[in-house]
Amino acid sequence: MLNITLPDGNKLNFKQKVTGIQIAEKISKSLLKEALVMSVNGNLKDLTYEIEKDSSVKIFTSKDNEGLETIRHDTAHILAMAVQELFPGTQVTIGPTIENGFYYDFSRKEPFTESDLIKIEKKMAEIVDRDEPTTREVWDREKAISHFKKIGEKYKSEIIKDIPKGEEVSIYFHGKWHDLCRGPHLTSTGKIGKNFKLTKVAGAYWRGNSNNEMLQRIYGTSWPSKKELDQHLKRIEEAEKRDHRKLGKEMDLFHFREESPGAVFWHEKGWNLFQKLISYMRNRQDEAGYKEINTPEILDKSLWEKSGHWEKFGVNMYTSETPDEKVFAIKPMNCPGCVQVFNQGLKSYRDLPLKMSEFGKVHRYEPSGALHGLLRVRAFTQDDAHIFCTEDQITQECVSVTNLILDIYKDLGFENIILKYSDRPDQRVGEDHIWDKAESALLEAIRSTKLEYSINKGEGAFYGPKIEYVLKDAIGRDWQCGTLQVDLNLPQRLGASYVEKDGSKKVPVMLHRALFGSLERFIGILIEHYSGKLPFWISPLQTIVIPVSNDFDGYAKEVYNKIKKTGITCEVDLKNHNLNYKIREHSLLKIPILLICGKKEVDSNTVTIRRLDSNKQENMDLDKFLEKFSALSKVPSK
RNA sequence: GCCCUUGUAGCUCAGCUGGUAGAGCAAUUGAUUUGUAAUCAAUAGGUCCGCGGUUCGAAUCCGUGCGGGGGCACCA
Repeated sequence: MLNITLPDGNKLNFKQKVTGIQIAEKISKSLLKEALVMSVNGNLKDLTYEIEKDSSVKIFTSKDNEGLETIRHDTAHILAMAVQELFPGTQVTIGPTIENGFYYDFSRKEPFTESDLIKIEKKMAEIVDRDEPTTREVWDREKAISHFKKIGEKYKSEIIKDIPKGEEVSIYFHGKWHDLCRGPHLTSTGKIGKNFKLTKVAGAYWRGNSNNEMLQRIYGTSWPSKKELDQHLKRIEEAEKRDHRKLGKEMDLFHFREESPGAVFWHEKGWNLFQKLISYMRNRQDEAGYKEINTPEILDKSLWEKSGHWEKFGVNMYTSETPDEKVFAIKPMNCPGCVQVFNQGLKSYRDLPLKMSEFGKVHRYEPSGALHGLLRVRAFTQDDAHIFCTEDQITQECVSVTNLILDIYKDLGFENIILKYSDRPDQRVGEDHIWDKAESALLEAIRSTKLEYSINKGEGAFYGPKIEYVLKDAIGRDWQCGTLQVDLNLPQRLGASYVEKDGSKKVPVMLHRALFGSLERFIGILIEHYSGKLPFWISPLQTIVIPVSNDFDGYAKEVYNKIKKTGITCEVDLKNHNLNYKIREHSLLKIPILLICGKKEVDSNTVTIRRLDSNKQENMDLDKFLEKFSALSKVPSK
């Protein structure tokens, strides 16, 4: 007798060993049809796995994550199968599932092209139609290694060597084709269905190491139904529509050009947005007791040597040589400059905590392949600040930085924040009792928020632990923006000190913090979060006055002039186009408020408001509009 | 940096196997005077990314450089 316990607590009895298929069959016909894989005492197994002892079993369908992942994993196998049928001599390596899909890495001299993908997809469909049964065999390790070597699959034999000693070496067969794999898999190639699509080819290093050979990676996605596949493709399309590079061009915010890859040419409107963010931040930091400073962009190499940047990050630094052959470095970070401001003049414990903020433009020579619109650039402006404090003040300062960050994110429409905490790495500077203090200060700051947080053990900087503030955007993507780091190293290196109560000199603790991180990057995120439809107060061009016809140009100009005086950004559109045309044009450019002026408005000294994405019309006295909207256009402050 | 891919008018793109460029939108001009998402017409607009090569002839083929895109690696 064999007892199988189901997730609902019910037990099934079998006379002898039993497979998942038999269990599913006994539960219901429909489950038999939908069953994909199962777990036996918590371990995922093929449905054909024979259970010999009393066990608890759960059967998964495509509605379960386990089922969906198995579909994707099988699709990856079938991809590899199709590739080897079409392109003999191609070596297979690994093919895991990833978010929304899978990939498979191949080694082959000739590159795969986009048209190959279509061929491969067809072949995959063929394999699905062949509905070849999947079987699993356990091989002797040495046999497996020599087998894969013999058939020219050197990567597979390498993988086997790395399988931990106690583990089985399992080989999966789909018909005649076979692959080393941990499994589990579906019972036959027909089970995956045809709701898959190969999406792209890309290079990828063997084992993720840039010293290794570069393989060819084929990405794909696979779903239980056509509907879900289509929905997924639709989501990708929607995400492309909010791409800040596309919107930035359309909305005339900025552009990039060859002369300075990775550096932004800000246009009038983009710069207006940039300045609004800065002015907002100035208000908030002023209220929070920060003093704004500014330090040179170019500093003598010797400072960077002293700070340690030259040694550690020199490869990413731009340098500049003067006609008299002095070497200066263009700052990749603001901290050394800020410490020098601290160092100027004598500081007392009474001056602490001293919070110095700086909108500092930094340059980092990022690898060319890393550049990506505003999100990864070589020249950017940090909303940086350095807080010099005593050890006892760390906690209080960390809490207040965290509160400020969360508050600012909220003002900008991000309510969903995750925190990441990284503590001491093995290689570090500073005494352990200060690390203790720094770490508990950061943890206390985190706990005070009651937000979700993750701990990255040993991931802190060599000079101190850190918090990273990650926000989720409108379509659920994570963006790491703010950061708070305790620095137990730099003040000492650069000789910072303050006079203690007892007259002795002491090295202050320094906190580095950035709220948005990079203004450029944050603007990119903002654009994507809002699909370009920025909130009124931050929108670079807030209103456009549109006369219904040329007859009302005079009134429209009058309205425009009055609006301009309030500080609302405004244009008047006197072009020879009809009203519909102008509404369409400015709506596409995401102008939040259009003001229509015709006979009715002239007669009553009003304007008609048309808000973006709404065709409701709201008529308002001009004076009332000016009062109401100039208040709304002010940057928020506490 | 590495792999693949790509670079044509202000923008979006067409231009098959080599015969010195084309559309829509935008711009300009004119007509129209419009009440809530594209009025009509005419005109003008191009070192086909740079450099080199093959060829009688190159936007097209080859090499190389630079830039963009998708990944990988990187991200203090």
